[in-house]
Amino acid sequence: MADNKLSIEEMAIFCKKKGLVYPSGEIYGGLSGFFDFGPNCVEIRNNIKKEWWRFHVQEREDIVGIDGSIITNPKIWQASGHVASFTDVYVKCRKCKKPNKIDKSEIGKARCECSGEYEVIGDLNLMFKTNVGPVEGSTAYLRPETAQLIFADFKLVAENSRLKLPFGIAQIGKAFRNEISPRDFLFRTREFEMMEIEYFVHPKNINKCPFLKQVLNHKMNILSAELQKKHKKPVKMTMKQALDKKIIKTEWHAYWLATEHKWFVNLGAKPDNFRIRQHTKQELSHYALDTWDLEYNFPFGWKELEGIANRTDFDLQQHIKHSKKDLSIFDQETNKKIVPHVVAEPSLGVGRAFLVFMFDAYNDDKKRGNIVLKLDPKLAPVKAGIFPLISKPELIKIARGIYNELKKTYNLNYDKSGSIGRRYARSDEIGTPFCITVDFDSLKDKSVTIRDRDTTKQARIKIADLKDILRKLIDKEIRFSDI
RNA sequence: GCGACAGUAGUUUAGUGGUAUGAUACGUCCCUGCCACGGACGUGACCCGGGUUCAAAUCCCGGCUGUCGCACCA
Repeated sequence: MADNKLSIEEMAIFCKKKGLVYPSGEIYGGLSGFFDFGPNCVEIRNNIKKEWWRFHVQEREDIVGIDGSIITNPKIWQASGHVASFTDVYVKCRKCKKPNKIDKSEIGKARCECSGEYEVIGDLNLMFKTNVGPVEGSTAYLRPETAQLIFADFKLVAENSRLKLPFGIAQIGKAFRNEISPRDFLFRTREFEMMEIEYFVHPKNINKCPFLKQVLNHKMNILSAELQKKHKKPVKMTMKQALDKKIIKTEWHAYWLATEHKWFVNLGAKPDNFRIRQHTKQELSHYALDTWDLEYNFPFGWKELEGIANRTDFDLQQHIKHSKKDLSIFDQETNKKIVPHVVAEPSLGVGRAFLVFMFDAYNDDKKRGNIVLKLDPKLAPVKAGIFPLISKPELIKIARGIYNELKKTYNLNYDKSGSIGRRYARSDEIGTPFCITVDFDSLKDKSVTIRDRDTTKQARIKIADLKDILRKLIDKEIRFSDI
């Protein structure tokens, strides 16, 4: 584990200082498990969502998106099993201290296997309840996950989009869980936003992934259930090796685990801060055949970013049973109606992704004397700072001209106050990748300097070329040293 | 949710039963000729409620929020 890593608390303080994240409603003391996001954070989060959508939906032919509602027909949560657990309470034996869960109606009657009495600790159900319409009693719930809306809308989407198996349905949206004890800043919150895909496959092809080639040479740190049993460390290997050795059992799991890892790494996360870990038999959900988590090396330990479960046809079958609707789709090849299997459901919290990119971007540059947030330009909240070297009208005029032109395309920061060094430092701290400075030579040669955040190196470029060069730098078509 | 500890400007910090020190940040101006220079002025805080007291940010009680440990995370 990295020793010099910022603690999660220090990250929370940094985010507060930079106006990124505040406790929600802080003037009233905040509310545990809820956060508000400030100006630069909303830019970063929007960028994360945009890049996620581009990678998982826009650039693919096999995945389409929906946006389900947060409050929906409560029967959905009955079918999914979420409501049933609403009547569960969490209890602890007064005698042997062993925890258990029992139904509310059993309070006072049920006893522990050691014959001890139970002490009620609290409700186990984590759904937020509300009323629809003004009448009390019309109970509805704030969705505790986004997945069920995809299952409920599955057939409509499949038919309207003329999708053929295998295909996926993606969604980005908020979900709510009344966690007993929110902890670790944005890691566990009561309101959170998820980016999720349910990927559907023909039951006959659950081990046939047409995209497998893309990931065969991709290397990952792998911690199988077997290795955990033997208390061994993760092993780094390619997906091909993992499949050949039957460590990862299905092609789809290998494909999605590697693909999700690649998404993070492509956006600047450090590859070795990730590993994949297989659920042990004990922690496997009743509906899942096999589950692998993509984990990240947080300062408070290796923690789950995405759980990628093979949920089989469990959810669709549940909705077929409860809604009494036929949710099967017609398969041309076999001329039969089938209920597809969900072999993988990459499901990632925006807040957790935000933390990953922040931790991997955060650099305390002792030489410079300030923090340098090395965010990928695509994620950076501000793409460039535009500065007149000093506050003189002739320089301001040129700088404002550049700013007004470029801000049609990019989020920029114009700043004329303080020393140039201070403005560079401020830009470094919120991750602005490039700074453009207008100096007295600009009056004569129609050029400006452009400064690179990561190296502090500068290059002189024509104002006329600025837009094109900035675009190429942000899109990584060229490197700064190529200018 | 239970237990321990804590809560002073955005951040950080001094301090006391008589409303508060400094740093940093931020703003305006001066200075500026490429990496948080310097100067002047300014903005800005005792978590909330109740009690004790002539007087509470300070003592006591409760709450909220946070950190750590336990539990929980279907």
